[in-house]
Amino acid sequence: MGVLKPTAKPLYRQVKQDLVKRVLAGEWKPGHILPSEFKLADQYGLSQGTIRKAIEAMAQEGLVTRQAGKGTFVTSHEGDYRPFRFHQFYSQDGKRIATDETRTISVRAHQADETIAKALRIEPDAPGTEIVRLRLGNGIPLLYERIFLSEELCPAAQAIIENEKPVSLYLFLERQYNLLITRVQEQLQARSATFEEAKLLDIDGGTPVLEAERIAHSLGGEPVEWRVITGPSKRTHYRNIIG
Amino acid sequence: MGVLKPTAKPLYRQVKQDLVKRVLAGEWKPGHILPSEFKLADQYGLSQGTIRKAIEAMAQEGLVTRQAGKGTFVTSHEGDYRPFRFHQFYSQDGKRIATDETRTISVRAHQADETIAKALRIEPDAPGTEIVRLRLGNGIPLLYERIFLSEELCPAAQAIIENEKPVSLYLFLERQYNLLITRVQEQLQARSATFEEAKLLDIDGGTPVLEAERIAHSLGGEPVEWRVITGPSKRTHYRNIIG
DNA sequence: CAGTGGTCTAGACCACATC
DNA sequence: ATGTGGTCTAGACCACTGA
Repeated sequence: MGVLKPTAKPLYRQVKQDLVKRVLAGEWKPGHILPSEFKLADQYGLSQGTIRKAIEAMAQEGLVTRQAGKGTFVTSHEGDYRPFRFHQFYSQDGKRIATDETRTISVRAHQADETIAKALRIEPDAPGTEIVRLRLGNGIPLLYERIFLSEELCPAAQAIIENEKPVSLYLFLERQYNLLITRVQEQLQARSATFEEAKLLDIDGGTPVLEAERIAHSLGGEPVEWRVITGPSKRTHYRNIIG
Repeated sequence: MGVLKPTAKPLYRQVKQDLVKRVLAGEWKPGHILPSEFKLADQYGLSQGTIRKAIEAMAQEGLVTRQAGKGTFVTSHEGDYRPFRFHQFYSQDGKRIATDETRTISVRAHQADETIAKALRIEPDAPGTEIVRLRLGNGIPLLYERIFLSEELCPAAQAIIENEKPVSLYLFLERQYNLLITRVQEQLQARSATFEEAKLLDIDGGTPVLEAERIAHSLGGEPVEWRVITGPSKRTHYRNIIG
């Protein structure tokens, strides 16, 4: 069906690229099932093994999830699918910081500053929505989050968020804008708490905090969300495994 | 050759497991070539495709490196193979902190404290070697490192390190003890600089620093090295990509 | 029961390395 | 010229799912 160049690059990569494009176009929405390997093999005029390699590569990257006996599904933040995939912050007792205890401080229209504009590849002063919230554990504030979403990619986010108060932001982006977050990039540093952070986190001004500046990318590789997360020393830490 | 249970678990996983064991046993040392897929297929009495899947899984985990037309090689820190695999620290200008500018402060016999003992699964007060060193960039101290190696896994490390002054510690572990580091686990937090750190990093006492506590594991999954890395705020940061 | 993904085989051609 | 890994095909059997 799709015209594939015979010698350009491996067929399974071309198939993978095309399937990703079709997922992005919304042909199969998150949580929905893809055609079987044999049906896709018919569509592309290739053998089932080649299709399998393409799908396995997508599964590897987390774009789809495979279940023997059932089928291949577009990954969704819906349901219980890897809810903590991007959460590397832990409270000092070694538990992952849960998302259920969240207190939203403010949701307001805001313009991108230079840092945000560069991160999201938009114009400085471009309009958007800023969300400030706290993550708590047993009533104690553990993390301070400041989030920016551009008006261009997430129109009317402010109104919708204020209205619906979504629990999971990434689930909200997926449902509302068909933006599936598949990759986040974080840059961490230590610094002293700002006045606002100190007040909200109930710590002394100047206390060392761990700051993570995050850029979240959608399935298409587009930067969608800018976020800064700060956690006070002695109450939170960050874990990472390499290799 | 090797007796494989027919219905236990996928053959390619059994083959992978056995090949890993053989690499660990030193049958092929880091940097050396493995037999070709066809030769291994003969050895195991399986088809080349099954061997390929086993080797691809190992390559995925970084245990071996494949080169078309040449062969499959046991991963080594030797040569130019991914030298910065475990280095997530960057200087503030966005450059990765190089390993070439290193100043060793001290190498001495030391006993494991409770933290180290727990991390390396050894007895408290077990003997070992402690290394303290600085990473510099253009002469400016960027990172402070304190490293512990147990005497059990790395006998006589102190004498050898003082004598040979190895550039790369992981390369040293590989050459001296056949311990190939393939996985590191880091736990980050912000805190104030200690007196010693402040002095060596040339910062004011109490300045916020980013601390990474690292446990490095060998190919066999054994914890080998305990290390704490600290970098001063504004001079260094840490990068991480998830997904 | 039929359909799915998971595994395994056996063969083929290619581009690239080495000699 | 030969051997290597990289790709692709076509067929097979299995375990699991769901109607």
